[in-house]
Amino acid sequence: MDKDKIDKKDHILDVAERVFSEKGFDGASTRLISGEAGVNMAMLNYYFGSKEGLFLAIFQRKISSFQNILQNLGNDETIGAWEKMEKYIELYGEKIVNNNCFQRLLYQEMGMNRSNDLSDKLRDMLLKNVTELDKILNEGIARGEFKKDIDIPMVIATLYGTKNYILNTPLIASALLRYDIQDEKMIEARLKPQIKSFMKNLMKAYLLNN
Amino acid sequence: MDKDKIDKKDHILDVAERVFSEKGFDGASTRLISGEAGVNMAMLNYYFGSKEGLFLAIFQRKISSFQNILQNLGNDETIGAWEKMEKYIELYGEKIVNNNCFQRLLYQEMGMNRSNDLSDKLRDMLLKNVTELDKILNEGIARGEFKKDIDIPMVIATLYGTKNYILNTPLIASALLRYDIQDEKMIEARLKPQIKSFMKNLMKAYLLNN
DNA sequence: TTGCATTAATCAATCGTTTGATTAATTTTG
DNA sequence: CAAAATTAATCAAACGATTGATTAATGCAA
Repeated sequence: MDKDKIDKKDHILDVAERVFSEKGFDGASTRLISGEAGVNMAMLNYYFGSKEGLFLAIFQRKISSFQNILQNLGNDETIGAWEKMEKYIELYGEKIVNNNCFQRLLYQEMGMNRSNDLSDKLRDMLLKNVTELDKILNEGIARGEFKKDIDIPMVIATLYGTKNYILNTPLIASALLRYDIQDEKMIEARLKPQIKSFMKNLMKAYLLNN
Repeated sequence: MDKDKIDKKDHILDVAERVFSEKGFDGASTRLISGEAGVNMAMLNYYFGSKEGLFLAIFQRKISSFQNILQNLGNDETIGAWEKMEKYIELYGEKIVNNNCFQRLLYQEMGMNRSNDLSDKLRDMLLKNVTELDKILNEGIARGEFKKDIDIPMVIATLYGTKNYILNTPLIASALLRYDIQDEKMIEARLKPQIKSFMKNLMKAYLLNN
């Protein structure tokens, strides 16, 4: 069946996404990935051509869904800039748990700035998400909702940096927050609300005229 | 001479620090490191025992200097909490350029949470730096300088997360800030002042009673 | 000469990939 | 429908290349 084939490819991609995010591209051997996925080693090359092709396929699977999520928000004319900001933070807080492995993998790959097609695509992808936030912030200034001397690029760096710091250093973050952020229940019950709440308060204090 | 030997070891460590930070532990082969350092491959094992030993030596060289930099600040009784916070941001902003490669390497290694001695040591090291910041923030609350409902762990995550985001994704950060943050001159002339200034304003807005 | 530093050569292990063969599924043909 | 032909999926085995590490020989200063 075609369905089984897609499911199997999807399963391989799921496993590979996790293993790559845990071990890095070079650290994750094709033997380990195929072993954990329960498929023969040759299947990786059969389906994805090469290890790099597999790596690329992981990202391509997500890129499309990533693209249009935030775009609607930015173009909404009915709500103010601060409301958009709040909704942006909500969306961004939700995605923390959902794409944990992928986020790790994404920024890990961006870290070592290789000069290949993949890195270029990923950078474009991330910059598109960032652009939406940029629009919201500029709109807020233009409307007089936000202070006019805010540092927009740094705000963006803060928003994503804080999230990445917590996700990418789970042991340190767990020690800081005093609960295990690797535990899915804890993420849902405590981490997500805490991040959202904090980031709203932080942005409120920095962006808004008081 | 003993001096030459130490210099050569130091040179190898410098090169290895850079190569590891660029390629990751698994991606950086001993042949590449020794080649870039201009020494025979066997010298790495001769000096450091193994690849992992070399990796460990990079961190051990820095750990000692890391340790006591911030401790004096925290114990200073003559200045207020907000002043300490400002000085902390100054110190933290300065170190951005100095230990660029090392910072990358450090958080890259923390990212893939291996369970070995090295990761434990690194975690302890980072947590010690974090503890000083924690003390300052608690002191600020106790003194009534800071709002009493601030989220201390998240503030710490923001401070380090923002810095790491910029350092670890240089291409994205350069696109955001509209100047090349890989250029040493730009780091000195623009990035460092901008980060310090922004972070002070951000913290002022969030921490202080208005 | 003695002891440390350095080298080229070599080691076993593992890497990503390819192969040829076999099985399962699908399509075509009579 | 049933048999034959074709395609797709899967496998164990092996490939050459590269890995980290070791060896034995050499260089060299004290």
